[in-house]
Amino acid sequence: MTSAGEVRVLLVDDHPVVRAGLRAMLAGFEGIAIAAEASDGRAALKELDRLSALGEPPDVVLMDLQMGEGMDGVTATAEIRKLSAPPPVLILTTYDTDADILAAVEAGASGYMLKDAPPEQLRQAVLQAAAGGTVLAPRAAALLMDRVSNPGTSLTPREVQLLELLATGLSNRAIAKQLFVSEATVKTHLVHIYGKLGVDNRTAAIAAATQRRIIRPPGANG
Amino acid sequence: MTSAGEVRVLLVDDHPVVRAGLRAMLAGFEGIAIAAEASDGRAALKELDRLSALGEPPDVVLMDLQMGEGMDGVTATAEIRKLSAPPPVLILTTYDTDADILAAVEAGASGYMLKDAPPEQLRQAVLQAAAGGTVLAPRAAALLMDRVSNPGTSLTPREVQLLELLATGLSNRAIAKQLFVSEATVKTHLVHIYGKLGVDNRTAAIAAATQRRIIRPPGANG
DNA sequence: CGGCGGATCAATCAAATGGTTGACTCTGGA
DNA sequence: TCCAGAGTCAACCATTTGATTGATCCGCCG
Repeated sequence: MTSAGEVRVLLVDDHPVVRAGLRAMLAGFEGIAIAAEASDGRAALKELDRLSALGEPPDVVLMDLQMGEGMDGVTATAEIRKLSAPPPVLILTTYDTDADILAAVEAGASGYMLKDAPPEQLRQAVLQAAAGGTVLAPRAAALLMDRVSNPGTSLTPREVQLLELLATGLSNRAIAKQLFVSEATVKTHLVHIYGKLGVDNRTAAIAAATQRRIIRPPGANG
Repeated sequence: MTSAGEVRVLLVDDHPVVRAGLRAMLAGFEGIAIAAEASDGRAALKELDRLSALGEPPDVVLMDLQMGEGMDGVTATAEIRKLSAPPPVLILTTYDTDADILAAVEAGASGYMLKDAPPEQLRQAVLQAAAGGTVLAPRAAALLMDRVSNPGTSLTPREVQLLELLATGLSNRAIAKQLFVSEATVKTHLVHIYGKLGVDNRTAAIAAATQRRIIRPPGANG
């Protein structure tokens, strides 16, 4: 909290509607104020710069992960963390998939909340993050716990690479050619992948991997 | 417009933040008022019932398609259209995939707008829909135009539906069960789909369909 | 050093998928 | 009315994929 007892928030979301909602919601809370808004990561960095120059840096950045255009939330978070005396970044997003959460945490976010959280919970999260605390949505917390307890379940880089080719619609033979290995090798990898993802065919593997954001859906932007 | 010169809107969205945003945004417009809010399709129908009983039905329903729990937007739209003297339903959603657009139009929506639309555009859309007009996002309009001009090239609603199940990783047999048809029928559809998309296997079909935004990548929910 | 896990390959068999042809019904439009 | 297109189903066969087992090579770590 600042000396004035007000937590100043920088909103980053590409949807005008969502920004309006957060603005209305947060402004209605005691002790929280909107410092500025941005519609993508690049703009957020600019705003941060501007506010710092004015000697009024925000106490917390409320950041969406999915951004239609411009710099995405993960990149923006990482960039912000590179600054000197960076403000805590609280992720507020729609999805709670493994890779989203992992990517956010790795980028240096201090919290991960979902947009469907009730207002009061959101308020608490903002205050906690601003105070230097960590705040995680239940799923996010569970995922991180699971990661440290049994790390053997995650895919190897090679397997991820295979999944990416798989998702483009290539056959085993085509994948084998691309990777300069035999078709047998591709099959072996696939079996391992199926086991780790808990599926039993390639389309399900793509679906699962996409869902967990292990891979990016073809033609995805943001 | 009503005799009072006010367009009364029923908001349907499962996210408190989005509802707050729409509320703030619409309430700020001249001639638009919020009649009621609902967090899912079922609740929307109830609200509609209640308002009608009061003799104050809304002039337009602003509906999200993706709803985390409860009745989804497409079903709700279809249900609303079954009522006597149903209000126009304006879809306001995050995605502009063929599948979403087609489903909404088939359900009887009078408009399809995206959440990232600028406020002024949203205002216009609400007024137009309330006045009995049709309002479409650019991509939605283009899709429908394409539909009528060359119906042979584009996928049929049934084929799109199949693609969606395909993308979730289901086998032909599983898809057949879901759709209450035989496996042979599924195969026939798939062959047609492959032909139209210019591919020769299911994973490539998923990739192509995702890329062309015919379907939403698996795992993209509310 | 010894072992473990990742990556590679082979062979085999069962199952699923893909390709083809032909046919029936129904609906909407020329 | 007649036809085109959508949706449905069947039978058949070639190809691909999945499952299993077992093996070699290599780099890293205790």
